Amino acid sequence: MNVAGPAYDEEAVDLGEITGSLGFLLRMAQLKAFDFFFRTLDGENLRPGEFTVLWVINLNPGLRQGTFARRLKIKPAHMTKLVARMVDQGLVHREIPQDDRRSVRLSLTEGGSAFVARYREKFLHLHLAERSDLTVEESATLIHLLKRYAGIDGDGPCL
Amino acid sequence: MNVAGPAYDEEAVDLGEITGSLGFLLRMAQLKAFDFFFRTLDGENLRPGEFTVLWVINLNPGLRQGTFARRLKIKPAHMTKLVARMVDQGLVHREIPQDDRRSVRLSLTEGGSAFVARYREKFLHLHLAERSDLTVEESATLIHLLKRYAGIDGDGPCL
DNA sequence: CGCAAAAAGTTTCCACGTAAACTATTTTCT
DNA sequence: AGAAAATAGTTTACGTGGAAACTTTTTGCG
Repeated sequence: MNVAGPAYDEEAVDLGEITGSLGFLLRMAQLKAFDFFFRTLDGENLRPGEFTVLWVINLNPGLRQGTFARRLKIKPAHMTKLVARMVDQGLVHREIPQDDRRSVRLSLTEGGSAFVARYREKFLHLHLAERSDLTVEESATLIHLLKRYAGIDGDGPCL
Repeated sequence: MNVAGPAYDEEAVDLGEITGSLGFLLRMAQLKAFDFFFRTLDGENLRPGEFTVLWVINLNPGLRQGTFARRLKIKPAHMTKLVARMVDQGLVHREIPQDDRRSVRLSLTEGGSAFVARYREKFLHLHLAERSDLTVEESATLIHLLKRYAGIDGDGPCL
């Protein structure tokens, strides 16, 4: 039955020193995280990026589109499309303020707030699943170091 | 002159509990890593993924295309295109073995080997730059935890 | 053997994200 | 005030990566 044994392992691939590359590891890790995301929110038509944007608008209603984009490192062109889609879905409200008609202020519609509220639980639950292979301490360390590396300030409540 | 002060910070954006999400942090971290990559290898026409594939073929010449793809979590469709491009560039050699004409065995051409050798140094140097914000210890911990999380075995020589 | 199923890649089509050029507003400078 | 520069977002055109369907070759089985 070959349990847990790499005995019958097709062909071994040596990765060499590339396993010391943060870039490489981050990519592999991200694929795993995506996996968790889509497995946990199976069936729901929810993309990681979209949810993040809704989440942040919910916490900071009325800020400018570009402010959100910069903070989340989303490129303007992409942000435009993201927002357009969410407006189409009736989740986000766009307002052009009269004192600066170049800008766009974003907030959630009632539907948008409900949407975030509805997924909040699943989203938080996701954090647990995500970390299943690491101990609680290791998870905390990993998250702390990633924040440091990525330059994200607040050491706020992290589950 | 506003040094190091977030005093004149456009508009503060609260990220809330999403900073505890591995998926979110991994995305932010990856963007930073890409940044390092392209800054360090400025001007060179080199993509992270391409280099990784060449690197691994170099270490394991003659394995099947699909074996490489699975190990690096590259989808078959994408792998086909990647390999085609590298063959066009004269870096990779494809061989259809007679004992199984469905499969493709990959190895580097002389040009391919030279290419990897040429970038090896820059690539290793990159590891240092990448970690500039973390101490050596922290870097090691981060890398170790990412390996664990991503399920990458060998704790091989990591720089 | 000969046909069904599996395996390895490839092709086609589509979604996501970006860079570059563009439009519309506001600010700055003389 | 009025031209030049800067700012905010949008549009277009493209490159990367993926899912699904397809081709070819090999394996399993009656």
